[in-house]
Amino acid sequence: MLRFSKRVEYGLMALQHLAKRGGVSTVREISEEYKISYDLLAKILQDLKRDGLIDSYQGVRGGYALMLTPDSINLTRVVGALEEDSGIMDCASGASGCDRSGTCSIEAPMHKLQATIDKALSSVTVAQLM
Amino acid sequence: MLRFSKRVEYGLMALQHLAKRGGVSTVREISEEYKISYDLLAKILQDLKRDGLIDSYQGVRGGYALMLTPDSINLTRVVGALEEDSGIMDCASGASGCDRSGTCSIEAPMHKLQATIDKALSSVTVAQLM
DNA sequence: GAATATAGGACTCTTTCAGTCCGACTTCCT
DNA sequence: AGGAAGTCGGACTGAAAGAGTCCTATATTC
Repeated sequence: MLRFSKRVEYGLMALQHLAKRGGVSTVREISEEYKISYDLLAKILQDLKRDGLIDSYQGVRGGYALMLTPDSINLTRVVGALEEDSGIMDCASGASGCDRSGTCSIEAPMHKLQATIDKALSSVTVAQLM
Repeated sequence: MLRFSKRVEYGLMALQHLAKRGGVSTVREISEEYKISYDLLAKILQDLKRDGLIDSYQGVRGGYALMLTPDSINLTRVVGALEEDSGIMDCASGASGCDRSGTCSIEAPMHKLQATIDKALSSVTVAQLM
């Protein structure tokens, strides 16, 4: 359907928040400000941390903070951290192995379209969300 | 997930086929050549017809044929004919009405990204799939 | 009138997505 | 020391969308 998942949507909101505020914010704080499910947001931030976009501090007075400058975090990175298989079509991303090759010739143009979209995503950074 | 549905994927294959062959092809012919479910493809072609991309001929010796030249059918048009709500996010497409405005500021940049992607889609035509 | 098409409604099955629940571990503060 | 406030992460549930099926009606050609 060519639509971002809620995970990405919430992830962007959280990153935007961290960028705006600077310093450390808790899951609770963000989930309440944006009316996002606490548990769901918690997992999203864990994934962003796992990917090195943000850093975490445990215990009381803990929370999350950006590890990179807002202008060096682009959407490609965020989507990559939050979704398994990105890619417009099966044949447009990695190694194809499509059994329809021979009759179907849309693979090459889809690859190209994928590259164009990736470029569009990578041109948008968290800094622009502030 | 930023991925095309099977409906769009199959629709593009069918259009590519019609463009390559020229003239009239039946659902059966296309579904067998590309190993696509007959019933599913039938509905897809009906939708493409409803949107004026292709024309239909009923009865024996009937089938479907392009109504436009391949280079005048772009992906935006195909996606529009085959999917209900396109749009990268709820707030990125039509009238927003997002209840998070005030705290969330991603709407404007998402609108812009949406426009970029739309442009990318509209730049790819069926002619390029041949 | 039989064969071969499209037209289209209704339905089922599967998968993915969103969200919830729960227990564990870590750290700060008193 | 211990409780409060955090992150960590697995397992589960429910809802919705996606993909695919089934069946009947209608149109056209031979």
